[in-house]
Amino acid sequence: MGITRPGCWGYNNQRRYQRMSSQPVRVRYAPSPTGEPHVGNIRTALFNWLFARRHGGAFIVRIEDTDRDRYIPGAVEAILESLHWLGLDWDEGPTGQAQESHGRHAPYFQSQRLPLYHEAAQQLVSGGHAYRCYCSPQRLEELRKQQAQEKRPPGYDRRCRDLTDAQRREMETQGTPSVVRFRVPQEGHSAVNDLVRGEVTWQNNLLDDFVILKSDGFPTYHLASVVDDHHMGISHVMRAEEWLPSTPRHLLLYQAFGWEPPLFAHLPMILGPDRAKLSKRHGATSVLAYREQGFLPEALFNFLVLLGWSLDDRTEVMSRETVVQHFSLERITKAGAIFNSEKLLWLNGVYIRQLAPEDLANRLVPLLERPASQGGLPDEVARPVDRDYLRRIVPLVQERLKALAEGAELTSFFFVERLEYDPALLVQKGMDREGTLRGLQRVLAAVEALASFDLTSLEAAIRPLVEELGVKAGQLFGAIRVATTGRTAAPPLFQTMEVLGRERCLRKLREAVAKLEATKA
RNA sequence: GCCCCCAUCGUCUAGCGGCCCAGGACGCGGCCCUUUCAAGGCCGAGAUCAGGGGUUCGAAUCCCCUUGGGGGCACCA
Repeated sequence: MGITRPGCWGYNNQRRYQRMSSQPVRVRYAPSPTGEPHVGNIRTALFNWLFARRHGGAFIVRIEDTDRDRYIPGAVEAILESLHWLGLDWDEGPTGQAQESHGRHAPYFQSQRLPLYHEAAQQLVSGGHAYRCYCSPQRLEELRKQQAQEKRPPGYDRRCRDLTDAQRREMETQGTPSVVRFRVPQEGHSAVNDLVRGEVTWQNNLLDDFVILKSDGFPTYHLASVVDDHHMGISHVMRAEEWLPSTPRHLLLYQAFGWEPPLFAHLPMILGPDRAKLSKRHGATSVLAYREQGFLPEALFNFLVLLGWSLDDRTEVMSRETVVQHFSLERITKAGAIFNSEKLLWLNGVYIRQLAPEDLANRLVPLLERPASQGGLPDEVARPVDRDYLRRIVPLVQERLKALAEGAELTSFFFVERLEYDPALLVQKGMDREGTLRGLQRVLAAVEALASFDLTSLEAAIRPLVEELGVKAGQLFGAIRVATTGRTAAPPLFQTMEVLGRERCLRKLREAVAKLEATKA
């Protein structure tokens, strides 16, 4: 051992970290446009963003679109939209306009940086650190199959590693497609001093000669990310733990190029309820889907921060500023975390309650105005929604909302003309039809006689009826509640009536009376 | 099969050798408040700190092994 000290970058990391702490922090979020980013993915972006903001550094977004087969149109937009919605602003990266970028290392789309990778690959080939491989995908496929059969570790068998110049010329003149593979040193080891995990070491001879340039001329992730991270001056690579196994390859690449590697921090993964890596099959995991369901970006932000990081032993609800102020790599957890959607729902409720009613009303509008089939108010309700009316409704439902999407259900009775409900609901426990009918008729008369229709007058007029009718408050109020809202659970009665207004209340009370009369045997 | 990472209540976590027969939060149960539903308040159940060895006067905290879980092993990222 000890032959390849150069491969042991880790031993110097302590010193390097200190030196770099005075260097500018530059971190990146490097998603691949293969679909809408899910919450686990965006959590990585979040931690990078927090680290950049905490240290006054730069947060860079780079699109890793080096796989034409998996490219999904619209994915870049979805990624940027997700970041934007969560308030994760980037200093360099796509502008959001077509395939444009801004920043001193533009472009930030890898598909637009091909010459850079070609040059890098050529440099490695010239230096003997890489070689062209002419093996066909079919042969590699068979190789893997055989290796699996013999229970041997899969990996390239290095057939083309030591081709003679003549053999190579032969393949080239035949026009055999080729890739470029990295010549992994067969001795020594590579080590990284991971900022969250400490030192991790790998034996070089366990790594195979991985592809760095594909036959279509596009680089693989390994090459592209190393080349870009270097050229873009990335100081810290913070990525999910699934990347840890490929770190030795990256280290070896830096070494071959003669570049100083950035510091690495492998973040814990976000797991589904079954403890497996979170993925689509765990349900709606897309960030944008959470927006559709009425989660507040500040709530999701806060929740995601808590998945793998903590401020102390008790602080959970934190403003974005507080998190930025306190964020540190030292307090990142090592173990993966299950995405607990129930806690997210609770936290969302906390944030909803903190909103100024005016603000909540504004956020509710677009959701309420969606078609009923998409979770909006019943289609019979006119759009746009009456803003002034909504503003008065909001305080009554604010503390009952856990997600904005519940708004339609919680407020629909304020808007619909005719309430649909089972008349039997009007009859409260311990009451009968006659008593209820008499009560509602008495209430109707009292409300009709009201000079002013406000909370105080309503209560002053109705509460005394409890005694007059000889029933319990809950019995009378319950009946009125069903009459005016069509349901047994609703916001406080008098406030609800006040907001509903005189006309709506009278009409609904009359309808209730009519319904009861109609059910008379 | 091989390599790597991880391991405190169901879940998210605090704990970085004595303050811990383990604290907070979600969820759950009960009570209070109350015209319903919420919100809020209080109380409670819930972790022999995965198991076993060490080290130490002393271990959830350090070391080793085992077990369990996860990730990776593509001309995908």
